[in-house]
Order: sequence, then C-alpha cells, then structure tokens
Amino acid sequence: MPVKNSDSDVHASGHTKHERRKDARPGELLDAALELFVEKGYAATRVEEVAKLAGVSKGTLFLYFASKEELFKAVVRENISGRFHEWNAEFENFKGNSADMLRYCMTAWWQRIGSTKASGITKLMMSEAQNFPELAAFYQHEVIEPGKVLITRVLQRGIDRGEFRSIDMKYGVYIVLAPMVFLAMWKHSLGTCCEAGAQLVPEDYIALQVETILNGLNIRPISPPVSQKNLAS
Amino acid sequence: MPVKNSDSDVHASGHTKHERRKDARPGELLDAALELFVEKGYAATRVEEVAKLAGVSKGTLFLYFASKEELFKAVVRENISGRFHEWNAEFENFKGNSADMLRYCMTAWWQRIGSTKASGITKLMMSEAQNFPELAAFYQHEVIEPGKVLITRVLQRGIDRGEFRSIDMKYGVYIVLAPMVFLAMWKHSLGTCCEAGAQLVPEDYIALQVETILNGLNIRPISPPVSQKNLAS
DNA sequence: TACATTAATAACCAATTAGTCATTAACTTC
DNA sequence: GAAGTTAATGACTAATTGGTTATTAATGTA
Repeated sequence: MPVKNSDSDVHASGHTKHERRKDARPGELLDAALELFVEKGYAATRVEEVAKLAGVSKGTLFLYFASKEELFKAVVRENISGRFHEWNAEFENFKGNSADMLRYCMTAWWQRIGSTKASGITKLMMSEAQNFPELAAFYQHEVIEPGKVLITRVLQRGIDRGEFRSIDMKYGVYIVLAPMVFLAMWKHSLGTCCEAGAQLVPEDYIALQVETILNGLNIRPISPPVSQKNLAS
Repeated sequence: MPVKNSDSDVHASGHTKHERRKDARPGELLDAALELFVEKGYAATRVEEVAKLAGVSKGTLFLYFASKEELFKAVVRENISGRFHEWNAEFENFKGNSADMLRYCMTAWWQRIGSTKASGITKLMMSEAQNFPELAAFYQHEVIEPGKVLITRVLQRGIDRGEFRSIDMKYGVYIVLAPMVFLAMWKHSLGTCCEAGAQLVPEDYIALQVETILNGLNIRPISPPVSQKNLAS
C-alpha cells in the first residue's frame, strides 16, 4: 500500500513528484545513461541508477526506452555524431609543415575527445563491441573509418611533400591511432584505479608519442633487422 | 530428493559421473575459465558454465577455487604473470644490439601472448578494471608492473649503450606498451566483428610499429615543434 | 567384505536486478 | 470544475547466479 504523502508531494527542490515533462525526459535519461555507462561500464550500470540520476523512477525509463540495450544504443547514437565534417574542413585549410600538422592532430584529439567524456565512449565501444556487433559495425562506420581517413590524409600529405618516409598506409594509420585509443582506454581502466604514485600525465604522454612518431616517420630510414637469433645458448 | 539413476551413472562418453580426478581438475577448470572469460568477459561468465565446460558440477569448482575472483586470479597467474620469471632470465642473456632486442621483445610478445588466448585477458582487464578494483590492482601488480620493468630494461640498455636517444622512461615504456595493448584490444573488439575487407595483419602491424619506434628512438633528434598556430583563420 | 576417507554432486539459499503493471495524479478539454 | 487522458510511480515478479552444504559414491586398505 503506497504512502499517502497527502498534503503536498513536493520535493525540497521545488519539483513536484509527478511532474509531467514528456519532451525533456529522453534527453535527461540519455545524459544520465552516458554519465553512468562511461563511469561503470554497461553491465555494471543499473537502470534504476540511471533513472535516479535523471530524476525519474525506473518505470519511467522503461516508458521511453524498451530495454537497457535500447537505452545503450540510443546513448551511442546520440553522442557519436558528425563532428568530422568540421574537422575535415579544418585540415583542408592547414598551412605549415606536416610535422606541425600531425602535432596539431594529436593534441586537438586530446583536447576535444581524449580529455572529455567522449573518450569514455571509445572505451565503452572497445569493451562492449563483442557483445553488440550491430553497434560495433555502426561505430566502425561512423567513427573509426572517418578517423582513419583523416589520419591518412595527414600522413599522405607528409609523404607527398617529402617530409615523411613512405610507409604502407594500411598500417600507418595505426601508428597514430593506437596511442590515442590506448590513452582513452588507460584513462578509464588501469590508469584511474591503480598506478598510485606514477600517474600518467596525458599531455606529456601525447607529447612524447608524437615526437617519437615524427622521428620514426623521418625520411632517413634506419638499418633493417640483422639477425633473428641473438639469444644466448 | 535426488534422482536414483540406480544401475550405472555412466555417461554416453564412458566417463562415470563421480569420476575422481583430483590432479586433473584444476588445470581443466583453468582452461575452461580462460576460454569463457576471454569469450564473454569476467562479469558475463557464469561459474556454472565454466564448471560445465570442464565437465564437473559447480560445487566441484568451488572445491578447488574459493571464489570466482580467485578463479580469475589463478587464470591470470597460470597464463601471464607466472611466466615473467622465465622472460626476465631470457632477457638477461640477450647478446646483440638493442634494436634487435626490442624487435625480439615485441615479436616474442606477439607469439606468446598477442596471438594466443592470453591476449583476451589483457582486453578483459582493460574493459573491466573499473568494476573490479581489486582485480585491477592485482593485474597492475602482477602483470603491468613486471611488464614495465622488462620494457624499461630494454630501453635503458639501448640508452646506456648509446643506441637509443635519452627519453623520460616514465613515458617511454608506453611507447612500447601502447601498440601491444592496442593490438590486444583491437583483436578482441572492433578488429573481429568489423573491418570487412581491410583486416589488420598483426605481424605486419607489429613490424611497422617496431621499426617506427626504433627510428623514433634513433639518437639523432628531429627539430622540435616550431609554431602552435598554423591554422588558416 | 567391511570400513574409512574424501572427491563429486545437486538441491538449496540469499542477493541482485531487468522488466511489469495496477494505481496515482498532473494536465487538457469542454 | 468535472471528466477524460496519459505521464509517472513504486511495489512486485521472475529470472539469474555466486556461493553453501547435506548427501552420494569412488577408491584404498585391512
């Protein structure tokens, strides 16, 4: 039997309990879901917590999203949208050498994605791709592929202008992509809970990565591997 | 009240139901656990499934491992951390230049971890560390720290012998670690389900990464960044 | 064969949680 | 302001699952 809070049903904050805000609910629920999915992962996030953070009851959440899985899909669709158009335009107009362009590319990624909640989506997708092949395909198509195109453009420009040595572009993109994805993962996993004293400072990490890559892409190739058997005994 | 399968209790396969194989059980359970943890993740793997795959009842599993968490730790010890002693010894005896040593380090990682089921553990830990801080601390202590020590040793040797340029070792280890962790993640997430045509060939990826790193660690430093503002308005 | 030991089982428990539904009350319309 | 509509609630259900334990039976020994 429900409690009869007979006289008011008004919270301290001034919101009535049964406030009807049909238009605002989905957005608020998606924000709350993003927050918690990023913080705790998919499986560990309780729909009731999402509802609570959005200021509604669990029942209300299911009024707007058919299931937890549909909620998750909606979060990804909502947040992984087309900022690539803007970025592509930005890189079209880049004047200056390709080393600076690559530096700009990676530091801009950190400022716009890596250091924001959006990096949590990257981590989430890498973590849950196996369980949601449909979402994985979506992410591949909408995020990974455009990202690769952008990186390829920078590297190819450097090669065309004689600034970088020629490499197989199929794998070259990963030289740039791997450190960024790694950082996004690290930030949201072992980087937070452990590493007591020696916390990784992302800006310094990015700086060393980019300089090492640039040195690695330098036009002067080093001597190739000499032997495969260098082990004693 | 238990079923009285009175006359035999013998499976179709010929194994009796209460077969006593004390020595073989732990290994079989660990194999089954590795298989399922890698396939489904830690949280989503049910201990009863592990037991079933190992051909025993759930009760038997708890006879050999105190809890699901202990089972997981045992899997990590069996497949990764228990082998550092051997690897350290191997690198003590390495004769030859440090470029070859780093090449050996990364290709050996691929052969022994990256290409095996053990890489799934890396992926799993990165995915679930947030939810299981105790396991994360365990992994950090038993795997990440020893791994960093090993990488640091190789890089420091190169610097000491004048083969690599001097870098801040706090971040230097990540130059080597990031491509390997990325590959482990990629393999078990977007790499499997998507990337229809252009599948990543791990050996080629590792090869380009290691050569780029070696070039990047070359003693001749490149020119530092010149300007921060190269964008056209 | 009788007995002791202990590996193995499966029914059971307690806690968790995705999802449902009868009830309540805010808002709309006339 | 009465009646109808539907947004919102929260107690409830059903399923899941980590872990326990009383019971069963395989094996060794005398």
